[in-house]
Amino acid sequence: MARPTIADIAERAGVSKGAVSFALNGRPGVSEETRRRILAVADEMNWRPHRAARSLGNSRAGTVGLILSRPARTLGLEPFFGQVVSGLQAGLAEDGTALQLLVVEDPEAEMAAYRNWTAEKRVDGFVLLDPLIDDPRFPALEALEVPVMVLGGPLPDTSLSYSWADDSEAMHEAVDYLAALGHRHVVHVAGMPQFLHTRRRMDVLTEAKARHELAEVVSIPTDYSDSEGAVITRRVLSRRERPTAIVYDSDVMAVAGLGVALEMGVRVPQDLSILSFDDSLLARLTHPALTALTRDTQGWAAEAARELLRIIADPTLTVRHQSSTPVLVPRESTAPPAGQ
Amino acid sequence: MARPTIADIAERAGVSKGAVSFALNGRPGVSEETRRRILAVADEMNWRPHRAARSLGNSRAGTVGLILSRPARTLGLEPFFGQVVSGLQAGLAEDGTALQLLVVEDPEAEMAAYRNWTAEKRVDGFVLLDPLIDDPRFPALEALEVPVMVLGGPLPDTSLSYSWADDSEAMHEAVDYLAALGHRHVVHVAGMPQFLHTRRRMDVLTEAKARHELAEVVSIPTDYSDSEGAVITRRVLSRRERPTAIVYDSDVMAVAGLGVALEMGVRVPQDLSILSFDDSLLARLTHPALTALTRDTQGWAAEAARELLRIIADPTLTVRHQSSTPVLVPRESTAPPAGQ
DNA sequence: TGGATTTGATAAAGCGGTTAAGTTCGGGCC
DNA sequence: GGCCCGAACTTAACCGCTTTATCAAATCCA
Repeated sequence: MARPTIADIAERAGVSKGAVSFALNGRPGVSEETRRRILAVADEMNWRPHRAARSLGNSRAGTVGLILSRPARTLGLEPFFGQVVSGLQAGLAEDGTALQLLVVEDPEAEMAAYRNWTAEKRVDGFVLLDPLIDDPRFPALEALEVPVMVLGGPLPDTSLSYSWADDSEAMHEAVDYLAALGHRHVVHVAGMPQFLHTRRRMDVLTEAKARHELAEVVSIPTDYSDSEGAVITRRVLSRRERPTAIVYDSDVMAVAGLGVALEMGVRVPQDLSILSFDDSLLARLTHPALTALTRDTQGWAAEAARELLRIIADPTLTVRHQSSTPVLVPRESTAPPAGQ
Repeated sequence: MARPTIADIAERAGVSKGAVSFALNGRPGVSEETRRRILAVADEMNWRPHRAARSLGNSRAGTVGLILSRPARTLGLEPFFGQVVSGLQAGLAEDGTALQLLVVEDPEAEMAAYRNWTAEKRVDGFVLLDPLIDDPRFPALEALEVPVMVLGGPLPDTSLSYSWADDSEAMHEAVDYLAALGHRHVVHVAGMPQFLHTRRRMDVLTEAKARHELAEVVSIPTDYSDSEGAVITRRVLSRRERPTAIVYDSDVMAVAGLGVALEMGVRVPQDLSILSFDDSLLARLTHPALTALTRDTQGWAAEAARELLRIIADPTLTVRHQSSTPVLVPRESTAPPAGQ
C-alpha cells in the first residue's frame, strides 16, 4: 500500500481534508468525538505528515543548518565538533527539528551556503561557530534576516543572538592556578588569532602578567593543528630560558606538545607543566593525564539549540545566553616548577 | 523584496510558468534564445528553487539520512565518525544533496527513525554504519523499499547495497607482519562481537594461529571504550605468560592500552608491540607513535555516497562496491619481541 | 419566536514548483 | 494546396498539507 495522505484519511473517516488537518494539528474546528475518530484512522493507517508538503504550506523547513568552514579533516580530529553536533541534535530533536550539516572549504563557500540555504528555504535558521573579530558573517546574516544562534561571545556589535561561556574567567582561573603553583614563565599556545575567544584569552594573559608579577607571559597564535602545536612547543622548549608552564588552546595541540616534551627529555610535570584549555578523552588518555579546563560542551550546544528554536518561533527575539564557565580539572600534568 | 518565484520570472520574461521550469531545468521545450532570456531574468532576480516545493513536485527530498545509535559521547571521541560524515558530505554535495544526521540512544529508536523518515519522505535514502551479524535493520529496510548504502560488508543475505573494505585481508597483513617479527603470543582486543567486521577479524586470527603455528592467539571482545581497552590490557599484561603483541580494533583502545603498558612498566615496543586497526591523528600523537592499519575513510565514504545517489536515481540498482584494503603503516610501537 | 452567535464541518484556494496534455505555427513532402 | 509533424509554448492539473472563506445547524438571548 502506498503512503497514506490526509485525503485517504478523510475518505476513510468520512470527513473533509480540512477537518483531518484540524484534528491532526490539535486545533479547534472539530468536535472531540470526530477528532478521536480521525486520529484513530490516521493511526491505523500509519500516517505521517509529508515533510515537503507541510513545509510548503506553513513555510517552515523544520531544519536548521550548521556550516563549518574548517578543513574537512579537522572534523575527525577535534572532539569538539562531535560534541557540538550531538548536543545540537539533542536540543533540536525535542521539536522534531533536524540538523543539516555542511562542511565547506573556505569562508566564501560558507557565505554562499548561508545565502543559498536561506533563499531555498532549506532551513529555518543557522548555528554559527567560532565567531571572529569583526566577523563578516554577522552583517551578511543580519541582512538575510534569518534566525541565527552564535556559539560564542559576547558579541558587542551585532543584533544576532549568542550563547557564550566565560572564557576570560576560565583563563583567569588557569593562570591564577599556575601562578599559585609558583610558575613565572608561562607560554600560551593559542588558537587562530582572528577568533574572538582566542583574543579574549590572550588579553587575560597579558593582564595577568602585571597582576601576578610574572616574569614572562607570551601568547603564540597557531592554526590549531597538532603540527603547529608541536613546532611551537619545540621552539619554546629550545630557548635558553624555557617556560615552566604551557597553556594550550586545544587538547590536540596539548597532546602534541606533550609528545615534544617527552621527545626532548623534558619531564612533565617536573620540568614543565602542561594545561589544556580543551578537555576530552584525548586529554585523559595521555600519560601523564592532562590538567584541563573542562565544560559541558554538549549541554551548552543543546541549550543553544533550544534558544534557536525559540527565536525561530518568534524572530523578534534576541537571546543573550550565558552558559556555565569552564572549570579547571587538575590532573597529572601540572605541578610546582622544579626550582620551588 | 520577497523571495521571487517562477511565476515572477514568468511574468517578467513574458512566458508561462511551464516554460520557465523547462528553461531552468535544462530540458527541451524552449528555444535557446528564450532559455537564455529566462535564465538571465532568473539570475537577475536572484532566484533559487524552493526546496519544499521542488520536493513536493518531483517527490525527491534531496536529502539522505545517517542515523547513529552509538551513545552520543562516542561521536566526539571516535575520529572515524567525523571522517565518515565529511566524506559522505563531499560525495553528496556534488549533487546538491544534503546529509541529515541523527544520533539516537538505542537500536529501537534507530529503527523508528528509519520508518518515520521514510514515511515522511524526509530523505531519499539512508547510509548504514557498522553492519551486524544477522542485522535486524536489513530486513526492516528492505521492507521499507528505500535506497540504502551500507558501509561495511560483504553482506551475504541481503538485497541492500554495500561498500566494503577487505578487513580480513588487512588483518592477515597485520598478523603476518607480527608473525614475521617473531611474535607467537598475540592478543586481539576486538570491538563489539556483534559487528560483522569484528567477527571477520576474529576469524582471521583463529585461522592465522594454525597457519603461523603461533603459541597463543586470543580475541577478546569489548565495547570499544577506552576504559574496556585499558581493563583488558591490564588483565592480559598481568598474566604469568604475557603476550608480546596486542592488536587493537580501534585507535582509542590502542592509546588506552599503551597508557596501561606505560603505567605497568611494560616498555613499548621492546616488551610489547602494539598495533592499531584504526589510524588517526590519535595514533600518531602518542609516544611511541602507533603502528596502524590505515585507510582513506573519507574517500571511502565519499565513494559510497556517490553510489547511493546512483541507487536513488535508479532504485532497481544493487551495488556491491569494494574500496581499497587498509594498509599497514609501521611506526614505533612494533618491533621483534625481546627474546628474539 | 426570531435574529444573532457559536459550533462543527466543508469546499476551495493557495504554497512553489513539475509535468502531462493540449495548442500554434512554420515548414517539408507528395 | 492539403496534410502531417515536430518545435516551442501554454494550460492546467497535481504533489500533500494548511488555511481561509463559507455554510448549515445548533444554541443563545431577549
